[in-house]
Amino acid sequence: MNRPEAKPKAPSAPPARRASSKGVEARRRLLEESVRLIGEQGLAALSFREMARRANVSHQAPYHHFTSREGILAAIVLEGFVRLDAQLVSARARHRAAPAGEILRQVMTAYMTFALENPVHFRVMFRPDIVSIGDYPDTRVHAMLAFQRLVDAVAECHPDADRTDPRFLEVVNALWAGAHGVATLVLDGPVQLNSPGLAFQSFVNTAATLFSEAGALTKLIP
Amino acid sequence: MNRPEAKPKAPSAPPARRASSKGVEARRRLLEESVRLIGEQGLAALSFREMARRANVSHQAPYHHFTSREGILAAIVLEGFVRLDAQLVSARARHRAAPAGEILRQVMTAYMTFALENPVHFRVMFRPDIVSIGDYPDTRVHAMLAFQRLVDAVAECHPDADRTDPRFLEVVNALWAGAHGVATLVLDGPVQLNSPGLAFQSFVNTAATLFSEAGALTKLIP
DNA sequence: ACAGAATACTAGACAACGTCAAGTTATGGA
DNA sequence: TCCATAACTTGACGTTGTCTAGTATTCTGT
Repeated sequence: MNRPEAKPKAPSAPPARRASSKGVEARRRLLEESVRLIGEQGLAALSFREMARRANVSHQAPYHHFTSREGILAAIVLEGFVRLDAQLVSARARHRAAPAGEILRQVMTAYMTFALENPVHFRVMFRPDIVSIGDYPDTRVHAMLAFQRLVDAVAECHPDADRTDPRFLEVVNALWAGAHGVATLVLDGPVQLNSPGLAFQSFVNTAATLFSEAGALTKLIP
Repeated sequence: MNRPEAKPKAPSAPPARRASSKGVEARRRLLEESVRLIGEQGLAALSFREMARRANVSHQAPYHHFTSREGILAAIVLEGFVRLDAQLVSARARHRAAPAGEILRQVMTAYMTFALENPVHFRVMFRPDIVSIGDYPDTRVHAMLAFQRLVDAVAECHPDADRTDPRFLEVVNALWAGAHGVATLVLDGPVQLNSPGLAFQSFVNTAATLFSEAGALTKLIP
């Protein structure tokens, strides 16, 4: 299909004139439509031409708003990280008075909940073969911001810990992996195959408790 | 590209006559070539026609060995679960004399190691939008077998636990998620973006220790 | 050893896709 | 009002997955 391997170097070139109101409207509609399309038929079904058909425009109209097929996926990824960060922040704000361990638990729960509520975004966010975050600076910023929320939560459990200690980072990453693994497995893994009667909400609670306790009580952090 | 949504109902129809030796040779070569291709250029680059070109056959030759593009991915998935199961079994066998907690640790480490050593297989194994395991009975069997290895390891830590208790299953799934999350993040996540100096081997050890201890000491299992 | 049948492969066609190129219309700031 | 530019259309090209139809190769029973 003639998809050149050369990266389009991010669509950061700002238009000399601001986009017209009609333009941003169309762009928003196209984005929504593509998320819905992926949700209904899977990632492989996302096609520029199908999007255009659904939006009742020519097959090249989307090409104007997004530099390429990767461009629209990158837009979804950015939206995803912005939403994720917002949910992590709000989860922590809601439990500001709670004990440190409980905050960690709530942040991890928020991560998993985000994934379950935004499956399309979540899946695309972690597919570097489709859209590599490194190529989109603002996306990268929001990804690192979200990660920082988890670092903060762990730091609250271990006020004396040295944030620059490699072991500290390892524990944070391990906890991230725990929440991420639950989300990934529930979304894409054969969980219900192996464990037919599993209730997802209860599962998320159990996992959050297990991981956050391990994180709070770990002796790996000096 | 005319990829119909209708599933080809698995390639389980056994040929009336056994495949010729030349045939299985070609099939094996095509499989290897496709794994290499994915490894080099990513999943999107896997094309029937490119495979054929590399194998110096017509563009329809691969189509004979694999019912469709999904068919070849399904073959990779099957191979992946067979290998994974073998590694889990061997990890446990190697530490049969070890205390129960250590066995759990080793099994989880084996899971993560498998993913890092077989990144192409691992990625395809958990992409139901590309190949849904449920449609391929023998693949399903091997997937459940591999999962059972983890169940056994957890059960060894809690000899009195009731395997049919939902909480037991939840803990097993949570531990699976932990190992799975580490593998997924290291392979596809922006880990090195957020944590530049992270040493993977050390990270895997830390995660395995953290999770297996949590699994061994959890009070969630009655 | 040899005939028949299934396997293994080739060749050509088709629709759909992503993208390039060039042209046309609509919009908003001066 | 003017006009630069955003917003969109039309047409074309090469590549892809898959269907159909045909040819060649290999195995197996007698």
